[in-house]
Amino acid sequence: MSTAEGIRRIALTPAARRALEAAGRLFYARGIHAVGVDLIAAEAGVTKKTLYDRFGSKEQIVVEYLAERDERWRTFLAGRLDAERPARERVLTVFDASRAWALENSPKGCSMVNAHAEISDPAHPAYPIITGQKQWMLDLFTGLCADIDPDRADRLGRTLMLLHEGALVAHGLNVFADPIAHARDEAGALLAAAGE
Amino acid sequence: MSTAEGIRRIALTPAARRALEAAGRLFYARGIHAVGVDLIAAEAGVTKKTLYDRFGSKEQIVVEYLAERDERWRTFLAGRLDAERPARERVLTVFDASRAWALENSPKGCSMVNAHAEISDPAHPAYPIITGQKQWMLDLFTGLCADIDPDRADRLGRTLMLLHEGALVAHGLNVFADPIAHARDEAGALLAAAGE
DNA sequence: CCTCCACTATACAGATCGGTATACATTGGG
DNA sequence: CCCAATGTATACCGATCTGTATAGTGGAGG
Repeated sequence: MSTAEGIRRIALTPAARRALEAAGRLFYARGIHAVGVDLIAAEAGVTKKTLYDRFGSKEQIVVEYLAERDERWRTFLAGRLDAERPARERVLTVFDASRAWALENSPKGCSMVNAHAEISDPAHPAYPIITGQKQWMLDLFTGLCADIDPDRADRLGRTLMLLHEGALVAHGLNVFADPIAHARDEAGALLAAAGE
Repeated sequence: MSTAEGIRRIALTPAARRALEAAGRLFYARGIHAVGVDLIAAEAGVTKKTLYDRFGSKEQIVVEYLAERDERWRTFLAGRLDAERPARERVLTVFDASRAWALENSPKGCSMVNAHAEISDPAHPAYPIITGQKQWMLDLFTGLCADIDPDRADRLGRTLMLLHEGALVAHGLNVFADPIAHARDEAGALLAAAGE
């Protein structure tokens, strides 16, 4: 349900939680390779010994960072998606949730996309988290569209996916004002014309 | 016209050209911070002395990498955009060009977006190249839409921008097959309904 | 009391980072 | 013919990288 793979297995002690919080903040803001473990330790008020006792390697910290962010986003979205509402409305809710999430968590765009810029190797343990989230979002859109216009669900779902991803990028690069709201409106127009 | 700022000023001697080619290939594939100058020098068959004689710093190599890639893309696109054709068709040509470019140059998505994941500081000399290209693309789409439906040019241009950016991301992350062709078709459908 | 556990503190290893210095070879143009 | 530009080769700098080793502290539970 939540994170596709059973990747998270580390018990987060208080110090480990602080470290993961600091690592996530730094990774997102500066990039993964630009942040060293010494900086993470210092920023979290934790020694490197503790870091390596809890996580074992920097790579594992990266994995935990992405897995937690993925899980948080899915939980955040699930908490706003009311299964009772019609599918058309739920699609708009996805964009609304994305907008709210981006405003307070993602000034620099999607963390998965940004991580993918630095982690190209498909054998990297964090890779399935990245592609998994995108696949999950596509399936979500397509599934909602199946309730609106079953014949065009695949096509509609993919278009919503592109609008959504494009909006996240445009948001991160400040291409124009409030692109996620714009994407929401376009999604609404698209769905208004569908399923009639 | 070509690159917005007058950033490029280095005369590219043969060794410098080889170095820039290697640097670009490595930066794109592995990420900017993950590639050291020693590796660039070795891969290009050039000494570090030559690198620093030509470029002065790693940062400048990064700037040249992005400036050249930006310039190449604009030239590539300009060579395919026939000013004689109607605007609707030219929009589709942009997507066709983007698809062809991505297939042979960008298996990992947009190099500007990927660079932005590692260069967050707006004061970085490469920053205006990144945002400049996105702004240029938005203006291009909006300008074309002004010839189709002047009243909705801004809105249409932004939507095309989102579809295009989303397609590049989806292409880089392999979310589904041939997303840029899908975006092209959706752009066509969008414009068919406009300006009537 | 005693053991386990999470944690701190510090020092260090080996490699790599961006960048510089010295010395020498090759080349083309005035 | 000389000179400047371009290049190679190699050694080095201090800083930082991931990761490890040693030693010790404080609290919770049986």
